[in-house]
Amino acid sequence: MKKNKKILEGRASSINVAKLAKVSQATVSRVLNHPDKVGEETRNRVLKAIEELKYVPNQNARDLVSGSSKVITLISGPLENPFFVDSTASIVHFATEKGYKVNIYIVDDSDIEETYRQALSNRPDGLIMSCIFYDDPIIEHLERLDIPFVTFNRRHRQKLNYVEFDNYSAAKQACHFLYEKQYDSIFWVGGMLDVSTFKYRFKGFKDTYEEIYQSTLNPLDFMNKKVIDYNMLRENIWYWYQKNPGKKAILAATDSIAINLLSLTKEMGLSCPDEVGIIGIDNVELSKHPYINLTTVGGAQNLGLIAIQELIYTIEHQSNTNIAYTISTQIFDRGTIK
Amino acid sequence: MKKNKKILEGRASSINVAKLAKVSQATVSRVLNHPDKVGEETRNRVLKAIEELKYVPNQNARDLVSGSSKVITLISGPLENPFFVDSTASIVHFATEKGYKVNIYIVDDSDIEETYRQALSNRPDGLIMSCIFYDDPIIEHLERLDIPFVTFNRRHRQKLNYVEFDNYSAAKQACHFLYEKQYDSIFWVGGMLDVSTFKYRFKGFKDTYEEIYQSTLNPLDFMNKKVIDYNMLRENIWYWYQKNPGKKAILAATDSIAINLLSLTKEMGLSCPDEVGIIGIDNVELSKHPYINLTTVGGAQNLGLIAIQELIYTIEHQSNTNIAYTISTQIFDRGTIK
DNA sequence: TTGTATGCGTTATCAG
DNA sequence: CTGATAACGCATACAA
Repeated sequence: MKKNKKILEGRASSINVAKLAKVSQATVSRVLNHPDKVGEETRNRVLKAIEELKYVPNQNARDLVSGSSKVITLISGPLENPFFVDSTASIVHFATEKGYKVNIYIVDDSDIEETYRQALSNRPDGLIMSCIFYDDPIIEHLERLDIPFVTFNRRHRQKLNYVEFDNYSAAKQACHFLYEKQYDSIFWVGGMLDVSTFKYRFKGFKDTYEEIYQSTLNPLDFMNKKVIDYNMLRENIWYWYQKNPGKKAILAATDSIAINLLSLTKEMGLSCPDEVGIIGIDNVELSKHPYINLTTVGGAQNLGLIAIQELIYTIEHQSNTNIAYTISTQIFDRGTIK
Repeated sequence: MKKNKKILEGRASSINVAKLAKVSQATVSRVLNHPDKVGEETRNRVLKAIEELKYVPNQNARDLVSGSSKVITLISGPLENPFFVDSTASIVHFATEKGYKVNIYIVDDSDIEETYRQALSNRPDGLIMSCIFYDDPIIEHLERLDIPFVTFNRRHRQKLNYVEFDNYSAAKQACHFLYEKQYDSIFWVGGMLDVSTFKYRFKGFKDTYEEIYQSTLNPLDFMNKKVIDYNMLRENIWYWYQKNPGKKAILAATDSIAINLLSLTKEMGLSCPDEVGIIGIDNVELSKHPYINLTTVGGAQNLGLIAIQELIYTIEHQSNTNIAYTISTQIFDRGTIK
C-alpha cells in the first residue's frame, strides 16, 4: 500500500500523469514543451496532475530522443593544485548557467586511460580537460569520435582546440624580472617535459637565462620531475643555495609548486624573500592572499573560463573552427621577490 | 562521403555493429554484457565490428533500461571556501573509484531551488549535499522521491542522513582554549543561524562564553551575517578592538572565515597573533600551510568522505537505516593564537 | 547459441 | 487542439 503510493509519487512517468489527467501521454509532453499548443483547460488539468504526482521528467529519456545529453565532462587535475580549483569553479559556474550538467573527473596524469573510457561512454556533448600530454594518442581518438573538446592549460603538439598561456614568454618574463631585480642565481623547479606547459615554460626559462646570464644552465640548477620528491628537492636546493653567492631566487613552473616551495624553504630555515626569492607562474587566486602574497606571472583571464565558453559555443553552433588561444601574461609583483 | 563515414565511426549504435557483424542487435548486447553466453566465433566477429566502428555503448540508453544511472549528484558550496575544496576532492575520488559519475553543482545558498530541480531531473542514484538549511522543505521532497541522499557539514532539523562535526562542542573547545590562553576578550564572526552549522557553533560559543567569562555576550562582540560585509566587519572589529583592553582574539565559525580574517586584520594593520589572535573551526587542508598556519578546531576525518562512503553503501545495499554521524573534534594548536 | 519482440520514458510526426 | 504511433539505443524474456 505504502509502497504503491511511493512509486506513484516519486517515480511517476508521463503516462501516470496522463492517466490522472485523463489525457494521452503525448499531451503531457506537449504541456511541458509547447504549452501554447494545448487548450487552457486541458493544460491546467495536466499541470495539476503533475503537481499532485510530483512528476519530474526523466532527463535520460529526453536525451535519448534528442540525441544530446546536455552533459559536459570535465577532466581536471587534482584540487590540491589551486590552479584547478580556480578553473573548476569557473567551468562549473559557466556551464551550469548555460544549462549543462558537469560530470567531473579528477586525475593525476596516471591511470587516465580508464577515465577517458568511462567519460566517453556517457556521450557528453563536450569534453574539457587539462591533463593532456604533448603527444597524446587520445586526440586522434577524440577527432574520430567527432565529439567537441577543448584542452586548457596544456595543449597537444597538433595545436588542436586549446587555451593556454604564452608559456614560453611567461617564463621569459619571470627570468627577465629576476635579472632586473639583480638576482645572481636562479634555481628552476618544474615538471615533466612531455607536457606542453612545462616544456615551453622550461624552454622559455632556459633560453632566456642563457641569453641574459651569458652562461649555459647548470644541470644542478634545475629539476623537472613528474612527481616532486621533496626530500630530493630539499637537498638539491640546499646544495645550490650553499654553492652560489649573491642574491638567489627559485623560479617555479607553476604557482602550485611555488606555494609548496614556500613551505619547503620555510621548513629549511630560509626566509623568503630575504634569503631566497620565490616566483611562480599562473597567478592563482590563492597567490593573492596577503599571507601567501606570491610574486608570479600570469594572465588577467581564467583559462578554464575561456575554454568552457568556447566549448559551449562550439557545441551550440556546431562550429568547426579550431579553438586556439594563447593568452599573454604579465608580472604580478608581490611579496616573495624583493 | 566523409560525413557518412564519420557517422558510422563515431556515433555507431549496436544496430550498426550488428549489421556489420551479421548478427542481431541482441547478440551485440550479449557480447557486451554476457560474453560467455555467446559462441566464440560470433563473439569475435562482433568484437571486430565494435573495434572497427569505434562503437561505444550509449550510457543513456542503458540507464533508461536499467533504471539506474550510476550518477551521484554533488551539490557543493563554493570552492572559494577551502572546506569545499577538500570535500569535493574526497567525494569525487571515492565515487569515481566506485564506478560512479559525479555531477557537480556549486551553489551559494541562493538560487538553490533551480539547482534542485535540475539535479533531480537527471535521476541520480544518489544525492550528496552540504547546502541545506536547518528547516529546508527539500528534505520532505527528497523523502517522497525516495532517492538516497546525505548531507554533510550541515544537517536538517529532522536529523536525517547527515554527517557533521559536533559543532556545539567544537565551538566550546575553541572558547575554552582561548580562556586557557588567557584571552580577555573574544569577537565572534559567523554566518546565518538558519544553518545548523552556524546555529550550533554560535550556541556553543555563546553558552560557553557566558559560563566561563561570567557575563552575557555583548551584542557588539559578534556578527552573524549571511554574506559577510567586510567593510562593516572591519568597523565592528575595530570598535571592539579599541574598546577592549587586554588580550584579544577573534573566533571564526569556519576556517574559511578565519583565513579571510587573516587578510582583513593584516590590512587593518593588526598583527596576528601578537595584537589579535585568530582561531577557526574545520581544520581545512589550507590551514596547515606554514604561511597560513591557522589555529583551529576540527576532526581527523573528512566529512565529505564519510558522507560519500555512507551514501554509496546505502545505494548499493538499498539500506534504509538513517545515516547519522557526529564527529568529535579537537584543537589544532598552530600559529595564530599565542 | 542465436534471433525476435518488447519495453524503458520521452519527443515529434501525422492524422483526425 | 488532441490522440495514436514511430523512433531513440539498449537489455532481456521468450522462442527457436
